[in-house]
Amino acid sequence: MDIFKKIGGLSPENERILLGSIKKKSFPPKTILQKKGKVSNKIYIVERGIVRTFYYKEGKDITYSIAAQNDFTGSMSSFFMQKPSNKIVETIEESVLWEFEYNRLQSLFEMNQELSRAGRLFANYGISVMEQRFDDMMFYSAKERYEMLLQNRPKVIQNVPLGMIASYLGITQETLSRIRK
Amino acid sequence: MDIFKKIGGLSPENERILLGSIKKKSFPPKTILQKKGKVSNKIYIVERGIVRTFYYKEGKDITYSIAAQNDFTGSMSSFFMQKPSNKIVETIEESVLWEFEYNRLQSLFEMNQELSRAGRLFANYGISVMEQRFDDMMFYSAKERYEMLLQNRPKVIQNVPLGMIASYLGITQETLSRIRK
DNA sequence: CGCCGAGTTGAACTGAATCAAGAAACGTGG
DNA sequence: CCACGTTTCTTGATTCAGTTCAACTCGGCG
Repeated sequence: MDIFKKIGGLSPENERILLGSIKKKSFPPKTILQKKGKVSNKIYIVERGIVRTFYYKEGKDITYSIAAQNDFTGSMSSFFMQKPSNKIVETIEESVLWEFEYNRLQSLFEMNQELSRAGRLFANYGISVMEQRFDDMMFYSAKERYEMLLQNRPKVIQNVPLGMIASYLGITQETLSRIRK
Repeated sequence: MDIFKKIGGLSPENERILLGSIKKKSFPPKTILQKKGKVSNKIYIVERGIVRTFYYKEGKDITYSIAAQNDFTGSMSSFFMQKPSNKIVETIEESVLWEFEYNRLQSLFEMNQELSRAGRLFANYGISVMEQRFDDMMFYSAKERYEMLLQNRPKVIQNVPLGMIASYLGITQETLSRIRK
């Protein structure tokens, strides 16, 4: 899987071990992968489909993240810190995901030093991704961020309802509708 | 140091090793700790003083983070990913910082499995902190976030110029001035 | 004493939210 | 395969929060 390249490369042997301990699963649309208030014990890589993470604010739902092919998803901080999630994770369309299970991953880390190291590098990479996201949020207008989305992730634009994208960008659906003409 | 409690505890022996390989340093006000465009090879914990991280946008500077006692600071993603920083890090007042040097930290991680593990847990914690920050940004208004700052970090409010706090909250200095009466 | 940086205040302006209505697309069951 | 209902998207009118710009206050300090 391409994704492991990002985190600095595993030996073929350890890549095999890691791949052997994650599961590929298929989910129908609107499957809840993570409930609010529950501790997450799974995170995912998207092979196919789209997964959205969101929370409710004053009745409306606000999109926190949208994951498509090769993206990681799930309630990361709930998973890593084993604390209750404040977000809901749900498939938007029929999706095929690689599932990482918490206890299994932990025992890999305890047993295997190279995998533990990869876990550290992966988390570092995660920090960098989040910081980038934060920077984008502060630096660019909603319009610019919409154009970046259009540029970099056309599949998301095409397959996710406008309102969900709008709240992801931090604007209303009406404003996004106006932006795009 | 309290901070290590957060990351799940080291053995006394390893805590000693870690403490032995970081340096306590004092910096005058307005010292640049990190330049824009340079790869960061140091991160810090604040023992005393205040350190601000910011970038320039259309001539104005925008505060990205404000670190006071016991906070981590520095250009995290530049440090962890060893890529150029898009931000500047600067002391606001005279500050005493614990300095972590990149190569030194890496060799600790390579040599010592428990420290490498702590590094992984720390990065997980970092992801959680960033996610929380992002949640706050999406969930609360500037006014509410100002009140949280006032509640949780009065020292920052008292010692940092209003304009820097305003850009941290994502509003102008004038608006913040109005909020606070 | 007068300057300078920091903070406050006022007035006009602007971009986005809200409210409301209607059009288009979608899918589900008859 | 059509008809109906639901969801999604668009458009318009109004309102409102926050920005901008400009002037002014305040306190410290050479």
